Amino acid sequence: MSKAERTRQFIIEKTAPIFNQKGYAGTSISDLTEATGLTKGSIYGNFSNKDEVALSAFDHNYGLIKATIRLEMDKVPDTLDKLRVWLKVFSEIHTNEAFKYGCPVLNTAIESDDTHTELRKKAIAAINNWYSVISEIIKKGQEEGRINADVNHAEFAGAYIAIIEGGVMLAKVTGKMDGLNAVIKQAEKMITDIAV
Amino acid sequence: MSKAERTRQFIIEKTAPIFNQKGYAGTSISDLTEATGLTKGSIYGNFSNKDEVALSAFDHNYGLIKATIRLEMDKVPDTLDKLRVWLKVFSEIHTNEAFKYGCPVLNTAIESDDTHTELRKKAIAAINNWYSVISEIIKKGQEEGRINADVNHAEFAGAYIAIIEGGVMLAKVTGKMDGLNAVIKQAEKMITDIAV
DNA sequence: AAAACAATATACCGATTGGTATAAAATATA
DNA sequence: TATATTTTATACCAATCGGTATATTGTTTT
Repeated sequence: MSKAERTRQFIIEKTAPIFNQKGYAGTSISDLTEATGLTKGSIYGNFSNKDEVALSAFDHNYGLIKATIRLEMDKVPDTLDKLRVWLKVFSEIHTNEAFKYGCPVLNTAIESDDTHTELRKKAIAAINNWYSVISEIIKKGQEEGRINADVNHAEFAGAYIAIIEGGVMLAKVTGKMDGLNAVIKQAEKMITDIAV
Repeated sequence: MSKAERTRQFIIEKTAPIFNQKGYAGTSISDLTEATGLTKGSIYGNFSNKDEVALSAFDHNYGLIKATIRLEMDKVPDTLDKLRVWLKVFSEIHTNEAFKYGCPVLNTAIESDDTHTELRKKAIAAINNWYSVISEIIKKGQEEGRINADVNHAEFAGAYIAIIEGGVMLAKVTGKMDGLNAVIKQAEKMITDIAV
């Protein structure tokens, strides 16, 4: 790892939380220099522009969550329990550092949908990946005879993702866990409802 | 209505969609002068600062949706159908002008939760109001014997609001209706599940 | 250690930011 | 219609915006 590669990584790690907190439009270059202790020259020596930092920051924020999900997913062998991993991880929203300023997928989706094509693409890709992971679990569950054969993967995934992200919004904006707890309860019911 | 009052209303109507599209941080004063055809002097003659325009714009955007919900709500006498009103209104997200740039409650909640106290308060108030409207419908349904007596109002409301707003996010960011349609189907099931 | 190279800091660029003072214009009152 | 008052346009403010050219520093390689 060269000096530049290390500095680039350092910048991403220090600024990624800021982009998640303030959003793309709300984050300035001076925010980045303050957070890193570096100067503009250093930032622009490692990134061509603000966009490139923001896109890298999203990848970093999303990567943190994806890694957390993967880790928990490998811990539970049961197919239905694998669906519950998201509920466990997102229920720790107020203590998990990766969610300190909310879910980066949700935040980026909301800000970028009518403004920033590249960020929007990354948000869509993250959601599509989420869809396919859920779909694969459902398929496996159906093969195992644990999940009803008539369950539509994509439909379940859409509703499941929606209710979780909606719960994150409620938890973040209110600062209370009531809404997200209700969401988790309902999502649990969604799982038992599709179980054989 | 004085000239100033008319101009103030004109500014709000013309700029409210922009705040919903670009967000608070992403909207500049020059965006406001361009959208209205007025000058800075006129904007600042009717509002003390950008914050005041933004807060008024939110009230306007939220008011449009609340009025739409109320209108549809009065059309259906049946208690369970009243719960379905949100599904009907939000399913028209890609044609209804009030949702052109997404749900203002969701957009404002996501942007403001870690940045703008006043906007955040307004988003919370809107959500609390939504909670209480749902709660009242559930209570009435329970009195009528149409809804199970053991249903927790707040829990249902939380899950219901979450899944709808999550569906809006999916619809807006992907530009497709698949996710929101899955949400509507699941939300319909939530209603039939609590019905006696 | 010297030379070659890569990385960072400084200083600057024009444009735009939110906001204000004041003068001109339009409206409301008499 | 004349006057008082409100409303809008012009011109300006310092500060900050994203970005760049260049000089200086730090790191490798020979």
